[in-house]
Amino acid sequence: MAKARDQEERISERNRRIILKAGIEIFARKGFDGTRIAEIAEASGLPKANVYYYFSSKEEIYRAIIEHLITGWDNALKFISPEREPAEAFRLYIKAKLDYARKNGAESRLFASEIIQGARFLTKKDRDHMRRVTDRHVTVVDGWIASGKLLPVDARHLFIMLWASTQFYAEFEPVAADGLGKSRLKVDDYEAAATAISETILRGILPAAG
Amino acid sequence: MAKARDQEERISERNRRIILKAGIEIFARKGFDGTRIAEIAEASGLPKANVYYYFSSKEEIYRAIIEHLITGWDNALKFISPEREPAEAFRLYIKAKLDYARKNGAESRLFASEIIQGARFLTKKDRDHMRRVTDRHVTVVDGWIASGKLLPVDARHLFIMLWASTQFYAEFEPVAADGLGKSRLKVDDYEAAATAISETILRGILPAAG
DNA sequence: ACAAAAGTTGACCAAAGTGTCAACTTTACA
DNA sequence: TGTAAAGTTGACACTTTGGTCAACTTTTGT
Repeated sequence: MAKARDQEERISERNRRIILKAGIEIFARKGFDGTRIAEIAEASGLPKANVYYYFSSKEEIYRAIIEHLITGWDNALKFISPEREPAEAFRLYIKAKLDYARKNGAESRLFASEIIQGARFLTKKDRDHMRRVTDRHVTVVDGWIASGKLLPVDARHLFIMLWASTQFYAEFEPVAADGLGKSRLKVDDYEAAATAISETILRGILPAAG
Repeated sequence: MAKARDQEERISERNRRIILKAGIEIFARKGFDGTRIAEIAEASGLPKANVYYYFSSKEEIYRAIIEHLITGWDNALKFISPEREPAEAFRLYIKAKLDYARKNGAESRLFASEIIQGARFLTKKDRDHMRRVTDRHVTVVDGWIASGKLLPVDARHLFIMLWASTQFYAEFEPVAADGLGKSRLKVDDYEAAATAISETILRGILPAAG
């Protein structure tokens, strides 16, 4: 029965997962200070005191969520690789970023709010990691520029353009929906976004006849 | 002395202005729920109870700030005009957006936070206004496309790209600074951003030899 | 079957924060 | 100069919220 037990999620793992999932939704909507532990408890189907059995404080729940988001922060960057042609690399990157934004709206908004308000829960280690990852991929892009595969463009500003354009749809959904004349964004809105962003930015950075 | 009095700002106007200015800085950093009236009072140099003399509630201060921000929301769009050539229009637009972002960082972050958390303080009227203004400028861009002055691009997604790319620097300053390998963004970072965004996006949307 | 460990929970407490108010001071006006 | 209006403010009331705890129940392991 030990094997069955190992396969079944333990009570503590299940409850921690439920609490974090509820926390993501509510912190995304209401921010750290606007969120009540009682709300997280209610959404988790647990008594409030029980939440404190699994997490020592509200801040610990929030930090656990932030660390979880950081681990996946650079997933899409794997496409920016010297083994690929830049056109394909950027298309895949833009698509992956938009897919993440569409599928993880609450996470996107939570992380965005955290940054906008000063990134007070990001540690120096987090930021150093993000900086190193960025530097590594800037180097790949600079290599493409040096070999003539890309027009001369500031790679750092290019990445900012790409991050901003792709994250906007999930983060600023009310304005994105209004801007697109829609009440709510759907899969084809994200696909149209991938097309518009890819075509516009790729034409802007690839040599002619690219 | 009536004339002198008219010229001098009345006590109530001065205090309301000071309270709103303090409110912008603190709401931007801490969000609506994370901000304490006592903090706004202290930053204003007024006793807390006095803040309630001028504004009936914390929410009234916040709403007044949001309405103020809405009135200037579309200032930069004036450059998107049929009287201009698209290349010039977009360059001016991008520059104006970046200038606003650089000079009004706190306002940008406050407004961004508001949208990300669901735009709960924006009224239907506000959103209808923003939608109408956007529609009008989408029509101008569609006209340029129809006349061959622009490549076929979805104007709505193009505006989203432009908004996202230009606002990012002020809104996500910690990540923008890290991405640029800087500790803090300066005027020349914004100028480099204007160059990168203009060159990349304009090459992406203007017919060849543009 | 029993004991230990893990999990649950209603009630509670201390601190924080919004907002109020009566009494006062300052300004404006006739 | 005197009065009315505007502005100021320390103390307070009330509500909310993060977090605690003792006592209980359930699960796990021997």
